[in-house]
Amino acid sequence: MRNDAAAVPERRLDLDRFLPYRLSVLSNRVSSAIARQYSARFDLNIPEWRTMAVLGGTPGLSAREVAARTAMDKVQVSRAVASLTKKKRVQRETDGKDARITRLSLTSKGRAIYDQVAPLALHLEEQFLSALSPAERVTLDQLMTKLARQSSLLGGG
Amino acid sequence: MRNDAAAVPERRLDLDRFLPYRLSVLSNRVSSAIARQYSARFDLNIPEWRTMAVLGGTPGLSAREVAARTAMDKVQVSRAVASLTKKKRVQRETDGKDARITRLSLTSKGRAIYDQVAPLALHLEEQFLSALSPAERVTLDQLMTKLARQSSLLGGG
DNA sequence: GGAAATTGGTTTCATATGAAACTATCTCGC
DNA sequence: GCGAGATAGTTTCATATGAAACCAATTTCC
Repeated sequence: MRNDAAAVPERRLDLDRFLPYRLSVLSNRVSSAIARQYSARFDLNIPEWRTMAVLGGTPGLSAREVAARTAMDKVQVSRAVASLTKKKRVQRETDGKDARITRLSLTSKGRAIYDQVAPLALHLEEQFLSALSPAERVTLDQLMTKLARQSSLLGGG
Repeated sequence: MRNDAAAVPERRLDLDRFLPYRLSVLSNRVSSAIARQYSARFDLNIPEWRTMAVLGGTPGLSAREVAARTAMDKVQVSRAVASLTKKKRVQRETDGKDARITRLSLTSKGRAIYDQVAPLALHLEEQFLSALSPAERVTLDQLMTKLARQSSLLGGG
């Protein structure tokens, strides 16, 4: 095979076909549709909600652990926790063994909100996914897992 | 069938399984990996690059049309165009028929940058997609199309 | 023709964001 | 022990962002 230009099919850049762009648009649409549901109603922004979401499932995490699980940076977590603490939705307790670490958990007030928002979020996710058959959902899950692994390989984020 | 709690399988909220969250993390990783490649090297932020990308493919668009095609809002486009104009990468020309509209296009300097960044972006996309087989790519395309349609139906963004 | 409403685009202002500097605590090597 | 890094978390500062107000040109409707 001759090594000329025709050997590599030149693909034109078309945003509508460009995966990073499509991902970004889809992600923003989904996130903002969901945020719109809970932000005003429950006075929650996205970092706050993510923090509550992980603490709802796993109380006693440190801020660093929350950051790791939510893919937020430590500044975002710090601010979310500060705000949630002020609103009495999250409580902090210094770790017994390491005074640098604060253990975080939902207060009963925070838990009450979590118990309202979590089903709402799941319901909205379900609405999005209703466009897909059960088999397609499984496939989507697999593809996203592969892409996520690839993206961390390539050092994104 | 009795209409009791067991009828609806209660799904717990687990961020790692929650589609909006996964989409957001994946999208951020991909976008920032790509942005890292061109931002410093070509002095371009994401809105600027998106603007150049559509103008490279379709010169003569108005700012409003750029906004529509890139899913950015008009403020973002206005700022990107202002910055790109100052750097002599984009030129503006008032529309002959409607003096509110400015027609935008890449300058030769802008074109030269576009011709470098576009292949780079496609190459990086290819690296992400290399995790998928050709058949999987087609499937991903179809699933994303369905989800995008669903998300606009549900009024996200 | 001209007032009212609409549209394209910019500016303002208040908030969100993240990199880097900082504080406090802990661990390691000696 | 104790000094030199590491680590958890906060604050600072400079920039990015978007809603709403704004300006200018155009279209609509009477």
